[in-house]
Amino acid sequence: MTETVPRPTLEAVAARAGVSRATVSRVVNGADGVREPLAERVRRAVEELGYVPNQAARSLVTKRHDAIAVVVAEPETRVFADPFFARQLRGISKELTAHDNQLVLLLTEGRDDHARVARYLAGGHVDGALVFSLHLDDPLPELIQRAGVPTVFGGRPDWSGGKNGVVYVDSDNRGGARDAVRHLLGLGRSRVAHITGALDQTSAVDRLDGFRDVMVDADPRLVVEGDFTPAAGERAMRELLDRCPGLDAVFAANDLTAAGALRVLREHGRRVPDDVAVVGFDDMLPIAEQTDPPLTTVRQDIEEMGRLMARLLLRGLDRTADAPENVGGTPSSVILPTTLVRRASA
Amino acid sequence: MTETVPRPTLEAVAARAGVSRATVSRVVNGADGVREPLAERVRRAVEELGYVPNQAARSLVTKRHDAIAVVVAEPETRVFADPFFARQLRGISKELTAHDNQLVLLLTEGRDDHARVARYLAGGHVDGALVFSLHLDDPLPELIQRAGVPTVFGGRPDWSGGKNGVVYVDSDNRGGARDAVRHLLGLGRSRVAHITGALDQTSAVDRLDGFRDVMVDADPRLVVEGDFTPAAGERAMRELLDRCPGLDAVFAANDLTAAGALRVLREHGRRVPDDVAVVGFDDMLPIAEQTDPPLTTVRQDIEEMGRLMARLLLRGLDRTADAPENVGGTPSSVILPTTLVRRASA
DNA sequence: GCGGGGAGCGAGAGCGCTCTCGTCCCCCGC
DNA sequence: GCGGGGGACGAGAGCGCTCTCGCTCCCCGC
Repeated sequence: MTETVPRPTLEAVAARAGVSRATVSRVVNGADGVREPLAERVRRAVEELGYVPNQAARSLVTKRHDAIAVVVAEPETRVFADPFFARQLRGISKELTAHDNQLVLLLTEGRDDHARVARYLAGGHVDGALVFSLHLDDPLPELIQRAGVPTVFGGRPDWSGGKNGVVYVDSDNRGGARDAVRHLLGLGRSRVAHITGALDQTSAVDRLDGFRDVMVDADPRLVVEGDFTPAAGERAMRELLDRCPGLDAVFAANDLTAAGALRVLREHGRRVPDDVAVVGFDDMLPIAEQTDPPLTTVRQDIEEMGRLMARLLLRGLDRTADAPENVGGTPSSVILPTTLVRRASA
Repeated sequence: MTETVPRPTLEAVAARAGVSRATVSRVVNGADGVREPLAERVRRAVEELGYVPNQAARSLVTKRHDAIAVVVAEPETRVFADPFFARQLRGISKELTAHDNQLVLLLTEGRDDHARVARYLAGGHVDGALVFSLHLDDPLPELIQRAGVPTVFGGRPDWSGGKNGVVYVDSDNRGGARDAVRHLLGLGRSRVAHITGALDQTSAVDRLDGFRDVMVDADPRLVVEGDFTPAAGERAMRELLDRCPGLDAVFAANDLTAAGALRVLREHGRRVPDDVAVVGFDDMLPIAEQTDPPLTTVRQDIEEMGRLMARLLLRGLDRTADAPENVGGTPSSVILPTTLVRRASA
């Protein structure tokens, strides 16, 4: 492919501008203590030579990398079934870019990768990590925590209550679920069922808890376990119709599940929302809009979630002296609000 | 957050093992010329101290980074509407990981980002780049090409024919489209319509070309321009039904478009596939399976595409001496085959 | 038994940067 | 007018690694 041209060094710029390396360094890094005419001469030399600092040399001495790792554990699971991941990444990317940090993406698959990632993070190649781990029993968060890398988690890790110093950003799954169920009740429904997500993920557990918060003494048969897939939605819906033919509303743990449920309801001749109202979760597009009828669902601001994670992390590394809000102190976890999006299904 | 512990250096390992830095370096980098007992002693020292090489120091001298940039231009467009992006990334990630390369993700948005990305790539922070740019008029590929970074493109860049040395990986959009249309003809359909994708993308152009390859003298009114969205699918389908009520088949440029078309067909009381057969493109899950009826479509192996891009790039950097196939020589572009997935819609 | 050729290992330079000091000069105050 | 203080700049060390080069020692051949 292409030959690499030897790139100009600080030395070269210094020579051209007729100053010392130190001065060039000062100008390049925006430090003060260089008088304007000189600084200008340096800037011109930089421009003329097309000088770009060598990041490797720089980190060698500063021990900073201006790079953040984004660790996504077991992508096959849920992350890859929808554009969540991409949106979150976008939020993260925006925030990192704004503070001149690079995004190093680490996707893991299986246990050997855990070790690899842990080694990488412990290796001090990045200044911090944003970690998405969905499963309760995932050893990765522990490993990372132990690696001593500043970390912010995406979604509540299961042990977040116990350990101290764990910072995470999550949607208000529980509150969102409550809103969904209350909405159904507000529609005059009383026999509200719930199809859960994969209960080895905190988001599913929290949504179930939210459901129970409102439906305090619901018939336990109205809750069926799913796993966030359309297939599970179908199976669960069949089971529900079988067990409780009189149900008049369903709160599904996510939109995919809701889509499956919708199909079974139609198959059984139940009209939505007339006979059975359905609410999903995620507002996953284009699915939520494309179901028949379009899905009423709980939206979370995914991109903001990513952005916030990055911001919290950078703040912890005090990279964001410019951010006036919330300066100082160790950042703490954030729960983002959700909003109910009303479409036709409920 | 956490304090960084001073990590052991080569020097420390050398001291502990009672050898010189050079020897440790040799062992760590798997070079030969160190006798077994000594090598073993070094390995033990490495183990005991938990030594991890400082990548910055290493790249400073080797001028290698073992890092590849993945540039995704204008993610809002199509990439984020579906899980494509994630799958491609997964393929890329797997391949890079297998060769111990890091993945630096650069998402761009708007023109200023172009400059930023170009500067970054020109800055020699990475050894190569994988670039996804979907629009015909995107200046980014040019900029990158000029930055002198070895690059492999995802999807055929519009000017790929002209320029020499441009390497890309793409699906056989044209061939896939031909297969789709032939399948419809094989079903006994004769009035086959096509809803195109956004024609500022080569994939859409190629699919249209494939359609025309087979439907050589189709009524021009049977082709309506879309933009890969469900909304466009609906609009286009209405227009088609209006212009050519007698049509008996539709080839949509992608599954989203097909989903829109499906809805309009149902709305107009046309049975699918009895009255009108429909074929999509992408096999985008879960959409393709969730439509009513489930969509017959053209599948492309997205993950393989990513993996291949990475492999081509690494090969160009000769990082993959171990790959027996296709050794030596500049890599050239690859077109991946597609497969027709038969479901209920055609 | 002796010379020559490796192979195995160590010494040292240097990658391109930052940052601490030290030097110089300018400007101020008395 | 002179001393002192401070700001502007330069000199130099050193970050942790790789890699070339040279020394040593061992083994082989005649």
